[in-house]
Amino acid sequence: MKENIQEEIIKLIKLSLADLKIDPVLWDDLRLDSPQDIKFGDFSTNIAMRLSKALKMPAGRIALNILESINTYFKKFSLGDHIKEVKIEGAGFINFYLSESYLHEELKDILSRDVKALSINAGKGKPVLIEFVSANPTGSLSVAHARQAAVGDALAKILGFLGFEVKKEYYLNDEGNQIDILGKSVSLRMKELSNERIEFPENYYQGEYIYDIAREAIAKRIGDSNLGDFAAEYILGLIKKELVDFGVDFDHWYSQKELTKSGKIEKVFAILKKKGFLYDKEGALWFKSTSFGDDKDRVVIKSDGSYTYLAPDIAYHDDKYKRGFKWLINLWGPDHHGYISRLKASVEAFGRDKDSLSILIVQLATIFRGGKPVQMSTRKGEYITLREVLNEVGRDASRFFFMSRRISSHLDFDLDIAKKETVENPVYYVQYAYARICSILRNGAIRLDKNANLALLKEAEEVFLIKKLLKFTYILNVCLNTQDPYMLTVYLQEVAEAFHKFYDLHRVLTDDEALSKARIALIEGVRIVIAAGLDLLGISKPDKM
RNA sequence: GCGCCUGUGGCCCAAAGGAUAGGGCGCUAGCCUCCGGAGCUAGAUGUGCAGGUUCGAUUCCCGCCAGGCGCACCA
Repeated sequence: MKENIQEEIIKLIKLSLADLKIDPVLWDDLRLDSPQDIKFGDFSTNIAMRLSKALKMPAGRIALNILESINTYFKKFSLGDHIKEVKIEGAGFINFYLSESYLHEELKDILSRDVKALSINAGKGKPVLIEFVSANPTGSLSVAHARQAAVGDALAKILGFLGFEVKKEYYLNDEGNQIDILGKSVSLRMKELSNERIEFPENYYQGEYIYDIAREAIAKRIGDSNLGDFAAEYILGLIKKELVDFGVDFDHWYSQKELTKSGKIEKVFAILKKKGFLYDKEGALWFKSTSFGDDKDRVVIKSDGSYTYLAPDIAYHDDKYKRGFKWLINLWGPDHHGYISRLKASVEAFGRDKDSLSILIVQLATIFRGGKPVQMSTRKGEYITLREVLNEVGRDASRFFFMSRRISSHLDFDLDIAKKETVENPVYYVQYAYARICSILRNGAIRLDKNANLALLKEAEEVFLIKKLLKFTYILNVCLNTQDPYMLTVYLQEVAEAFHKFYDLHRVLTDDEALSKARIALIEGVRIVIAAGLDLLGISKPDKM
């Protein structure tokens, strides 16, 4: 794999800083920026300004020293082929301008090797486990799960593209209190269906779907003691179907029941006890999570002898590491945020780095109907399901929508507006650009020629578009560092916008065959990048709309 | 009470601590004898309040105000 231009530039700056004998601790977080306005170059660094205070020297002076040093390497590495110019601008920014020949070379590479030409191996094969959704099999998936599903799936794909070895897992809470209540709920509904008089407790599952399961259980003559498992399995079937229809597939479904059976929880407890992180108090067994910064210690075995939720979770996460994963990513709803410190504490209790477990809180998507928020209660079965969103808004629009804000931001989603304004949804803007390109490529008399003379692409909109395409890996890197795919949705809209503007000002198919070929090559490049971006987001790319 | 998240034009949102705070919707006026008008061009309105850190703050920190969500021997 050839070296990425960003890596080249960063290396160049680092060499220069080292030459100037500047203490490496001052620039160990050196990062390349992408200026908002391309008049400030294609890449930029603010390192001179940041060093100014520590070196007691004006930023402009430092920038000049760095630039001089860079220039010596310039000749040595013949970087002039890729970089046209390095300039000091503004308060001390060092701006890098890519050469046209480099842009053409890269575009050509995209045409001949597809989007692989843009991939970088940031992950270097590091095994990552991303766990998300993991909803209890006691009801349909809600919009909160839907958002986590969209984000988790896209993040997994992006990390995979960046060279990580990614597995997607769903933790299945298929035993315990909630499953018992589920079984009892079904049992009561069965009696009701046989015309028995019943009292249905408020904390039981109230949803209509319980009747469906009850009817099924009656037909199959399921005994009372198996009703919980039966119902959980029935609901799991629905969940799996919903996820498939949403375009999300998991590599592995991890059963808590099997975890309990395996004896792994006892083994983990034996180790923790030996390390002195477990103690008895008031008839319960406690985990000393305060040793690792938690507010208070946490119960793992209740006084009635049963496990709290934390117990299998400690074993589960230990097992994730034991299966060889070096980086664990969990996507949780905000209702679990208080749980972060105790789980991280358990990771540390085993002597592992707590930063190897990333817990991403995905904020809720609040559904509005007719301008009013829809009250949700899982117990009562009153909530908007993933299924309903899929039916009303569609897969592409909803996935794009769920990812189009930072995961840390709330999402207000008015179904009525979303339906009404479906045409104005940004996803269609991007897909429209894609379809438009396909249409031109389909209908044009001139064929795609990978050896087209790209030097003919001299118009400002053409150059801007090529530069936009080459930002693809930079954006994916941002997604990696922010652990959030939303920047990709922003980027795709920018690519689509750059294309639409180019298209409106310049004809692709002209009387000039050489120019037409160059422009066909350009829009094919755009097509490839949009296709790759939409694939990573799990959104379809229709060649007609 | 404690904790987490959020506050950007009439509305929805961008801006990895950078350069003149960008887009969309809506409103107004234009643009296909020509590759898809689901597009493009032009026009008005601005970072909740008050401090601090920084060469530089929409972004980080403290306080306040407003909204959302949590604070179990539930999961």
